[in-house]
Amino acid sequence: MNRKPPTMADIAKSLGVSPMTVSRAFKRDSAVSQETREAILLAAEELGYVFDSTAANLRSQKTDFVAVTIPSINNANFAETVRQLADGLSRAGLQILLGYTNYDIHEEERLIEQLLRRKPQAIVITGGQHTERARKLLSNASIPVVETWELPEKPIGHVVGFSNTQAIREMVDHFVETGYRRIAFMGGDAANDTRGAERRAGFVAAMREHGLDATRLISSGAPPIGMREGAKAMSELLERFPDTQAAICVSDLSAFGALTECQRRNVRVPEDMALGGFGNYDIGAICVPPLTTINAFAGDIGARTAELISDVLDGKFPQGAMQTISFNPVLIARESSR
Amino acid sequence: MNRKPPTMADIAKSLGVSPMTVSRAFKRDSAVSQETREAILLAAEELGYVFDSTAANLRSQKTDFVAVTIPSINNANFAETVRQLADGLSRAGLQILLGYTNYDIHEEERLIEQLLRRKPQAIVITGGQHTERARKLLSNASIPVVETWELPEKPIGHVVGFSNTQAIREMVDHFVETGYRRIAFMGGDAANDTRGAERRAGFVAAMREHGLDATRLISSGAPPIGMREGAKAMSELLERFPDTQAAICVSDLSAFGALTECQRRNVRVPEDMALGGFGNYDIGAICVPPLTTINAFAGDIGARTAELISDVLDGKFPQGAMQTISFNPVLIARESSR
DNA sequence: ATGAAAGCGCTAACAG
DNA sequence: CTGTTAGCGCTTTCAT
Repeated sequence: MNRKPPTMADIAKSLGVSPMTVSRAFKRDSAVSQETREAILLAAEELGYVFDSTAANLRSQKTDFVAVTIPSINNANFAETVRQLADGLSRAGLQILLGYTNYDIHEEERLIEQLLRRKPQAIVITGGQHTERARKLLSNASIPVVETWELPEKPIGHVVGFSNTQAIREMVDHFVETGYRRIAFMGGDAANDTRGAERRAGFVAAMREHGLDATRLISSGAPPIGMREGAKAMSELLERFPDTQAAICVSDLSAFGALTECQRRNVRVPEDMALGGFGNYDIGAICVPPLTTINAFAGDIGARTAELISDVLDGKFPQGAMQTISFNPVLIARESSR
Repeated sequence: MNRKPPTMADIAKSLGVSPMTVSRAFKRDSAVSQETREAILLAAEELGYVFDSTAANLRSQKTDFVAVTIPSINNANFAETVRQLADGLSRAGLQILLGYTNYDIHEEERLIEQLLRRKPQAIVITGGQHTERARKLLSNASIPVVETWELPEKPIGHVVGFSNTQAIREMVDHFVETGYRRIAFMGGDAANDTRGAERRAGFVAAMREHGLDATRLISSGAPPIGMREGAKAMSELLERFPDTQAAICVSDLSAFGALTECQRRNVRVPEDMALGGFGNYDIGAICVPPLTTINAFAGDIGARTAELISDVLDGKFPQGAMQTISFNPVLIARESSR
């Protein structure tokens, strides 16, 4: 009954051609006469033939995989990066092999090792903090490596990111210009949330430059930091620093959570408490009042990374010429801050 | 310089053992003496050896892939299903190969074909509506097929889902019991959003059973339906049917969007307008007021699917015995409805 | 516990 | 435009 699935050889036999011709018929541009190709594709469909990538991958010593690691799949920002990345790469005939690290660099190391076994053509990783062994694995892999969402000090290969520190500076500047002085920062306290930690560091540095008190820091614990953590942080902020005028949150999600806590306590936003978020999530644009935030270009990071990988694989850059593409985060001022 | 990457044969040569012994050393339980194994693993690390799955996959005629298709990666519900599925499968040594269909069954067909070329051990697809050719491809693949998130009338293989129709019935019953009569439904009008369409159909059927008017239907267009679409729908609802008492939305996201529109127009929720959502998203639990919703067990669908696949691959069911796992959606009554 | 031989299904390389 | 040969790096199978 359940015979072995047909191979190219079976198709070849049924039509009296060589397997090589069948192979060529499945490639786009290769030299096969139109009628032979059509006959082959028809026979394939009739036999229920399914092309075997595993064999093609082994023989040609290349796959059409691009490995991608993200901290969490449940995050609208990373999801948008992945979506655009997948769309861009599919145009180059490349498919994403996705894994998530759960914000843990040891998990990331395991994941990278596992992904490299699949022989991807390139690997995209989120962030710039990795274990030594992970760095070594990536360096030895002799495929393009792209670090994203940050600007690492010692990049492994290519970079498509932005400065999280600089982004928060812009927001602090905006808040100070708007007239706020007693400003808090919520989140970014977990060492494994490197982007959050940089945002917090950016806050502290910027506040000091303005000669302002940078000690109104509320902890949100380990990532992922969602709406609940934002609400909890606002709760703590109002108790510990009741005279705070504005709170900058590590992301729009926590800012929205903070907003709901204000609504529950009848704290008016922005009159009693101004809010700033990060990431330009949908929710920040639609909630009432809408959130002042930073557009970090999540989608563009994915799109540009896809372009970069296509170009590198096409040999458009000299061997070893690592590219760094840096976005300038843009402040989006909305009604949550005056 | 850039020598060819080392193979098992290289490791074998460097230690004076056979490649077969090296191969065995990389398997867990196989019969290799402790010291030989350690020597091999050490040599591998020193040589910078990376196991080549493509070769192993071809020779053993099996991969450790499970193919998964979801409509969109930017959806917290599907993301949660995928997360739990990935976690469960990784315990069985299986990795997810993810693709998204963008709510298009032709795109789904292309995707399924592409995924099957990778020779996955099983395939999980969202929904029960597929092209004829997709159904054929799946049937011919002779691997376990699991349809999720619905209860298809003619399943292709296994099913892990729930009745979208029944779920909305529960909500209509609740709203009617609470005293609402002039109830609207927003979304679910796009033919390619089968789950949404079933929810809308469930609304119409349930309303009629209660002898109530089921014509307050607002279109939200093609999926994905997010917060913006919810706000727009509420705007339209208030203009077309200003005396509406309650609106049931196709998801929590659109319900939240609707809520924001009410806030902008000073329509009190639930006093002037009650709201119901779907999916038990984080946002519905934390917004003010929190949303009455349906827990559709997004995470559990993933977890149970992982278990099912592990069991089927372990031969725990007789050949051809298709399993159907059905969840009972549970109403979560919150303050957005009285 | 270890080894030798063979081959998975495709395609690179070369020939015509 | 089409065919022949060989082999990608593993693991199955059988032997010791």
